[in-house]
Amino acid sequence: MDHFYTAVEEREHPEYKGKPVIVGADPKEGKGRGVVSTSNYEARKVGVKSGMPISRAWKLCPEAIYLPPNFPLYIGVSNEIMDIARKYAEKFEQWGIDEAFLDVTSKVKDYVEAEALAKQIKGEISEKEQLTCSIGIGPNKLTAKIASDFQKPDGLTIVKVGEVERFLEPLPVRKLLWVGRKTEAKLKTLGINTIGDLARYDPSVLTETFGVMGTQMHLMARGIDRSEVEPRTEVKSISHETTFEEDTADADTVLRALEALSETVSKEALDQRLLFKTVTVKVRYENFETHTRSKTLPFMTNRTQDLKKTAKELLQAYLRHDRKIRLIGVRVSSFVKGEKQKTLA
DNA sequence: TCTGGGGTCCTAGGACCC
DNA sequence: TCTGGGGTCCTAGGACCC
Repeated sequence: MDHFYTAVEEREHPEYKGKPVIVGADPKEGKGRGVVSTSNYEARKVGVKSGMPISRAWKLCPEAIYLPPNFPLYIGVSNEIMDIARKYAEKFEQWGIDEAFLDVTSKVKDYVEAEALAKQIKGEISEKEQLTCSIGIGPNKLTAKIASDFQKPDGLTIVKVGEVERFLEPLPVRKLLWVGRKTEAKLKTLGINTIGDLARYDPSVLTETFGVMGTQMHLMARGIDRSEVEPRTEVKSISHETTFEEDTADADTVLRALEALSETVSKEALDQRLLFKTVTVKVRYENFETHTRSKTLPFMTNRTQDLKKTAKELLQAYLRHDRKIRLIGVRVSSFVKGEKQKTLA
């Protein structure tokens, strides 16, 4: 989907159209902490992008409409869109809240038919949801994903089997799936900037430097990706975290927040009929140093009291009067589908 | 510029079991 | 006397995705 959160907000509030809109943390006149989740194209024009500190967005565009994220709304719209798209695919894989892979191998006989299908999907989403999306078509997931990002918004990019390498060659390595900021920087030190540079590089050196990931990257750079479109399996963890308005070393403040997070998390586990065994607490100090500590219980549970008690124990080591805490988080994992859920609750 | 929140997957070391 | 080999599970950290 194109600038999904802000697009949904514009749809719900037509008066926002044509103005810069930013969904993210409260900017607080430039003093807010947190980041931009999504900015619309008017805000992008002046340089406001996803992931940017909200304080910087304020400097670039104080006149923008700033909105807190309305996740229940976005999830609802996302579900409707996924239901539309799913119908067209033989195999379907949701990717985050606003992207999906569709394997349509058995649905179309060539790229002409694939293009027609893509237009049909765009048409149905536009008609039913008044939202635009950008679609990429390719012989594998990697190519389709990069193609989908090639022309935005409202784009449609087709890369046929024989065209993959030529299409990828000039693009920066960062466009490859799994090449993030750190890997990009490492590759740069090897003199690798474009996907073409990577494709021509000695694969044995890549494997030496990056392990399995290096082998994988060299294949991707040559347009080779044999991964399947596969439906997301069950959820593997549930977590909530919060950044304090102000960093604090006050044990009471931190414990109260930890309890609130524990309650939200255990309620969610209960709603999803999941019993958990592992509890993880996350702490970020004011200097951004981040730690996690986890404990696997000798029993399955979904009780708030078990979670609170374990989380508190795990937090103790991090509560130091001389170290201010910026963020805390609580996560549960190691699930089994619960039969005994009701008894425990 | 000063860094959210929800996730997944991988790695490496260590405990423990047979 | 001092140490195999195969396996699973747990913990902590880190990279990446949207």
